[in-house]
Amino acid sequence: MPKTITTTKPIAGSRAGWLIKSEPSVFSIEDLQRDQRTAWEGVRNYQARNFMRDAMAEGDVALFYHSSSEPSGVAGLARVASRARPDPTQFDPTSPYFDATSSRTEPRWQLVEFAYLERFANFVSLAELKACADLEGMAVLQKGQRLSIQMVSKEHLAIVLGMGGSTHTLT
DNA sequence: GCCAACGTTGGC
DNA sequence: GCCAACGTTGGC
Repeated sequence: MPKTITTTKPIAGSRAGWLIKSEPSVFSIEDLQRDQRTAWEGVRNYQARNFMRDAMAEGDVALFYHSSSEPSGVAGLARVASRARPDPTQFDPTSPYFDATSSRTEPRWQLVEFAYLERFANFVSLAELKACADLEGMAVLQKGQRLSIQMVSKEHLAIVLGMGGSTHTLT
């Protein structure tokens, strides 16, 4: 029997989940499988931060996308495992994510934790995503789209789970 | 390695 | 408030 995911209520009738990008040379789905859980450090984009802070809910699922990779594509599935909280790396002068303009009293950057759900049986390449007519409009397929955290509609999520041979199904 | 697209910064 | 310059992302 497939495991079942209950997603939280959609925002504006469209959100069912997320897509999170990571360069696998930095942190891959295999790394998440090994660690089981990770703090998503280093997001330094306001829109992505706002998604984490305002719209993500614990239990939401996220497609784990390998970017700048050969091939790039969706490698697996993760789950939002915490609420948003200040990203400690913004205060760490030795971190590549250090932000001297952020203060501890008014932290600028947030993170959430993600938990491992699965590595897809079938890696879904960007080329396959592009070739799927039913995924038209998906954010990751838009030209010039660089946002590292994106909303994914329930319809698109279900299609990608199918393409990946996911053991999870949406309710 | 190239470069288009994008977000941010800062001069004015 | 405008916009040129810059740094970064990420596909190719």
